[in-house]
Amino acid sequence: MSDTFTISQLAAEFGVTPRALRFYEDRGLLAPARRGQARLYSRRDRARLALILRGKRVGFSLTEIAEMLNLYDLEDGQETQLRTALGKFRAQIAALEAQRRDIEESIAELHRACDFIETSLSERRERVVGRPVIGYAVMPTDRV
Amino acid sequence: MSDTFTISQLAAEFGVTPRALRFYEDRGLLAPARRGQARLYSRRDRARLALILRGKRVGFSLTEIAEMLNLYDLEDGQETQLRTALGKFRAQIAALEAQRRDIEESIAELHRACDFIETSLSERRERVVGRPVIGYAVMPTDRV
DNA sequence: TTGCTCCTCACGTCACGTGAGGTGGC
DNA sequence: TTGCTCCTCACGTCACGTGAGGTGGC
Repeated sequence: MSDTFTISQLAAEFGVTPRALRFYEDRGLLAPARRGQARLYSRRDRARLALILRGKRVGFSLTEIAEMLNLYDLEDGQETQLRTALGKFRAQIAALEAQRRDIEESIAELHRACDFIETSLSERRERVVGRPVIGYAVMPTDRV
Repeated sequence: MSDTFTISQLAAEFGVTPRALRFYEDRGLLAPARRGQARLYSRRDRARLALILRGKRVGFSLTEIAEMLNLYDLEDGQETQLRTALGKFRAQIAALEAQRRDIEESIAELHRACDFIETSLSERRERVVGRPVIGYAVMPTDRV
């Protein structure tokens, strides 16, 4: 169990690309040591990366994640930090629930569209075989 | 009820910016007539815009919407077009349902994090007033 | 010397937002 | 002439992907 990691080791372990790690560094979320030009990640960098990816999974932007990581770095008034995090998490839950409602509306709209198309298709078939459309249940028929 | 619209009229009616309409044109989704430099939108353009926005609402990319609009433009073999649309709609429903599952997992993860923070906060309070932590239910106390 | 991994630009993606700077017609 | 709306670039946003071209160390 080594104490330092190369960029590709960490990337592979967390299932992301090295480019992503460089990008997080560019955005100030990571600051690995260097050996010459090459990046050398510590266990602490690794732990931060895990937090970054958890934050992303639950829908926070990198900017929001950076703020929270910096809060943790202060390591003082824990209570305030915990309360701040709690507030952000609850707000994010509300945002995700709103997103879920939008998605559910989209699903419903698509279901209605599918129903409409299916009805149109069966009505076309009815007409093809010369039967009236209204008042008849849709029955499977031969392909037109 | 006029038969042509300016870019800002249409944008206002559909609650988007003129920039968005220019962007849709750039991507080949709209092709309004011109009076000099200015764009003149017809009722047909307006109907296409409505379809574009419906497509966006249910999560299709502009590229996918463009494909479907071009299908409709062909106006021949209706049956094939309907079947194609039906397939895309069903695939989109599946994609949205997957997205919804991801969101639900994120919400669950955030709820667990909130619970953890709340427990930490109340444990801190317990310690402050000198009581043991384990085995006690969390009770509201005075602010620390 | 050959590979291998690493590096730094820097452009591309997606759907626009946002100025900058300019024009036509009432 | 003053406003108003319209126009065309073109850069910025977000989180990277994807080359291009080059370097260090085994």
